[in-house]
Amino acid sequence: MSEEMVTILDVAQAAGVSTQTVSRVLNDRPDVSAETRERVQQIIETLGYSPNVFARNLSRGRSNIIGVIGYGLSYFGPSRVLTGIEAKLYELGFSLTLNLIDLFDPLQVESILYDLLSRRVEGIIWAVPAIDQYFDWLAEKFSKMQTPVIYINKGPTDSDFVSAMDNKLGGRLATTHLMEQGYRRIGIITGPSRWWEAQERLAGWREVVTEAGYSNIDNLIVEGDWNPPSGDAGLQSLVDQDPEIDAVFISNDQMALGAMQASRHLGLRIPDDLGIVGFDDIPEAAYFYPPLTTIRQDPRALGAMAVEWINAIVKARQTGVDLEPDISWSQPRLVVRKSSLRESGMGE
Amino acid sequence: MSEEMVTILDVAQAAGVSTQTVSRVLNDRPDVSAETRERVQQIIETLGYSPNVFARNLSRGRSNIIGVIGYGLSYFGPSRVLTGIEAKLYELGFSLTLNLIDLFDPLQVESILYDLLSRRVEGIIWAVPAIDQYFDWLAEKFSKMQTPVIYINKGPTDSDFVSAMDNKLGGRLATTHLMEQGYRRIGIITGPSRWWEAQERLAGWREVVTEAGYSNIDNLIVEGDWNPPSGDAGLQSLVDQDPEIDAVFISNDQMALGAMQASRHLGLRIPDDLGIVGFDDIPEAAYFYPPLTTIRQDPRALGAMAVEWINAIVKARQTGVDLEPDISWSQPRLVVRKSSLRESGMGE
DNA sequence: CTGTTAGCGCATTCAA
DNA sequence: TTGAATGCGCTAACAG
Repeated sequence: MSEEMVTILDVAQAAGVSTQTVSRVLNDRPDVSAETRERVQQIIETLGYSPNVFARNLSRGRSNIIGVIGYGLSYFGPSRVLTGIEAKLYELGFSLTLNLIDLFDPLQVESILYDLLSRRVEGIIWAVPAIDQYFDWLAEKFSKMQTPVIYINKGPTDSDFVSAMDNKLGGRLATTHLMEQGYRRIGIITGPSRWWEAQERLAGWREVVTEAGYSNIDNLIVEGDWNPPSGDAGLQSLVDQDPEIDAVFISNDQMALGAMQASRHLGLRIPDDLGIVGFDDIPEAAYFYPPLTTIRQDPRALGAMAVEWINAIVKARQTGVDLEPDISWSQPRLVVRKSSLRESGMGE
Repeated sequence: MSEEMVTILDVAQAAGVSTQTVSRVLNDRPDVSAETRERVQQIIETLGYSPNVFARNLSRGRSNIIGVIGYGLSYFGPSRVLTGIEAKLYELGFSLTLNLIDLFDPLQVESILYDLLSRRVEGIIWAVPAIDQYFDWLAEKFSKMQTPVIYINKGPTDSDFVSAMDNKLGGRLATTHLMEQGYRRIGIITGPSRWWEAQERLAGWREVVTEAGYSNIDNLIVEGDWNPPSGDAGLQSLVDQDPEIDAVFISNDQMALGAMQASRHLGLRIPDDLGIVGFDDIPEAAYFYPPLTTIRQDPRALGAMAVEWINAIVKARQTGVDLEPDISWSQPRLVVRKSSLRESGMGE
């Protein structure tokens, strides 16, 4: 801050009133005469006065800040979620401090949490993909902080506030669609098994193929790492493991892209020899060769919902009320393109 | 903040020292006996004390915050830039307030700037793609604020601090490569003409084809909007305008993807009938069909560099020094894949 | 090495 | 409708 910031006192003196009155004008309070208000506003304008947020927060005892802990922005979902979060926070008048982590590094997380505590954030949004085993640790930290937290995309518990995409439903939609298209042996390339989202998508697939009476299910499963090369390698393993395979549900579009390349190597025509459904509906998916059938998420809405919720929690707290933990689900939907339409040929 | 936050006074009393001493311990100052320090730290621990950032900032007269104004995170470049910014800010101990805008809406920007001013940010990073005509307006706002600003990816001036990718060089690299591969009539699908980055990439292409003695250059140019459909449409127009075309430099990978689809429609084989070079090297590019030759940027490094610079500016200011505005360029490089290798066939 | 005094800029009592 | 006094939690400047 530059040394000569104009303060509320400067304004007050210039206007010939007390700092009190200026404060009232600043906070749009009714008990100021129109005339005085006008004059003060003029002075504020000409002096270029801008209220010091720190002083205000200190005095008010509130920060008006929400802390967001996010995961690298390289992935489609997380980056869109953040967009939704930012927009909604702005709309509600909160400001946002952002911290990004790429792995779950307890030391780093601890230091970030310490920071957020010092900053007296009114709420925390945990927008990091859920990987098992660290939530107990986290929950303990959060409970010490006494700061409300909302998690994005993790499984429900009875003590957490969660805003999540129904990934299992997505897995069901994809698999069911392939069955309806007449595919008879549907495999899956899942994401890393430690990821909750991968687990759920897998669970959706598993339900459907089990209901269909599949046997030897394990042969139909291969694990990838979300990136194209693992989709490439994954499809090859899958075909090795079970040569009968005629369709694959792939847990994200990037791996599906890799699998498409593998299928060209293997001489498998899509969708005739092999049906493919991805997950995410990234902007490129419609332009894959062939265009990719996939499950569309709305991560922005997910982010926005999380913000609305934390806002509700914070507001309730101010009146001494504690809301009940719950999970709110967001629904994905199927987007059908060529890669899974057996009736048609390869042409566009 | 919950009502019963423990303060520095609580700690002082519990430790039987003055608040001053506690403050010294907090700030790692040498003039405290090891013994006292130890004791105070114990108390801090057991009481779960966490210093109030607002009080500290108010008293210190500094905020330790950098404001980042970014552009939607959907695009490859901007989202990676932000990642780089966040990481470096964290490393340097700054905290980050983030504001995202999607269009240049003066009212919104004005309100964001007002907010940043109130928050007494020590510097601003303007990470919004440069579109002509708004910089004068911005510069005026910033100069009133007296807050140092660094722009990412805009053209140089002699009054701005800029950290930019050398897009023109990228355009040259792409076009030169196509020439070296023996392509004789190289068109371009550019980004929106108002974008600085699009202009520069176009300029690079233009230089090379001009040096090569091309005529009727205008027929070789089509403008897209960065998205796949415009690449699709763009290639079709290009072939209409100049049937001799045997290669295209496309200003980003997403449009290149669209153009690949168009070339299949048109029966043009890549790279035999048509060479293609994109820009960005998104993760999917290596898995396009065929794999895409492209220009690789390092947006994270760009973001990190911007942060280091603003840090230097801020630090210099504290000692009363004003650094000289300048631009620092970051170099892109060519990544060669199948889509531009005339010697090879379509196979992988 | 430690404590005292003062003030950062604002909002919240309470009086007038 | 307005003003005076007080405190938010911390650090800086000085003294001891």
